Amino acid sequence: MLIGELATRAGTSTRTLRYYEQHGLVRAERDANGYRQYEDAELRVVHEIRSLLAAGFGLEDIRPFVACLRAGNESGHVCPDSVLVLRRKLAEVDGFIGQLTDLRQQLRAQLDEAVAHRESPCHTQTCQP
Amino acid sequence: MLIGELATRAGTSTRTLRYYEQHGLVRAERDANGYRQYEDAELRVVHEIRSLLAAGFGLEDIRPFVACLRAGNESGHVCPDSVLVLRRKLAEVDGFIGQLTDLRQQLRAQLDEAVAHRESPCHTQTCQP
DNA sequence: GGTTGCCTTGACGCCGGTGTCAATGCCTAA
DNA sequence: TTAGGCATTGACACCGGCGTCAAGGCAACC
Repeated sequence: MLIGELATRAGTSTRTLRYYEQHGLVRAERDANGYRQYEDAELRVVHEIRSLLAAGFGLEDIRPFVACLRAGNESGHVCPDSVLVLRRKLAEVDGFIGQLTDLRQQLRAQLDEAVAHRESPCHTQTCQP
Repeated sequence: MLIGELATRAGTSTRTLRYYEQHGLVRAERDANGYRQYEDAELRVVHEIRSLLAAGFGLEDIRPFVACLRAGNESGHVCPDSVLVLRRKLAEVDGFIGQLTDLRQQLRAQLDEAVAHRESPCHTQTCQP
């Protein structure tokens, strides 16, 4: 399978596949031409990469999942290194959700404040009741 | 007040202040030197910018808040344009929290799956009970 | 042999806020 | 006069996952 076909089948671009290869995530043999020749199994790998990227992982984080797949597992998530990454990401996401929740509170408070201010009869001068 | 002093007082860098000016957020007169000369009120503006940036707003979003401050309001949040931005940001944050919550679910599920897989007695072969 | 289409490597662009370096000018104190 | 500290503008670097263009080689069909 040449790079164009893999790109089409994986729903991505040749540029992207070369980028993954450059970062050691996807493997290719070379024809006498110099053309990349892909095993069918690489399609699975590319799909794994795409879904993990879509989930917010970075390429570095994805490395162990690919290794896990190559080791013959039916899923890339079951290996110890993958689980470590999953745990770490879960913690990150939790932290992020916490931050955003706090931020949400602040935004609500500021909005309410602004609305209250607008309804106040003395918003053009200092209020001294 | 010269740029160095304002930077120190605002807890940021001269580079940053010039960047804000370049984007029309901070104002400065010029000495005969060419040196920037800042009003005291700009300190307030810079603080507003910094806190909004820290909250995740972009410079474009911050513009109306600064305008609101310059219009003489005691807070940058009370003007209609600012409120629009606040509402939009609140919606964005809500959406983001939703996405992250979904992602969290997926991560948990995958972790649980991986753990279950590890505890399974047949993780090196196909299970056919 | 010419056209079309796929392949190759290399390199710049983007986004956004800032660090950092360069080359140069102004001000002040010793 | 000179040193050193602050000012100026301009421009590159970063991060990360690509898009996109350039310049060229290879394959296959007319």
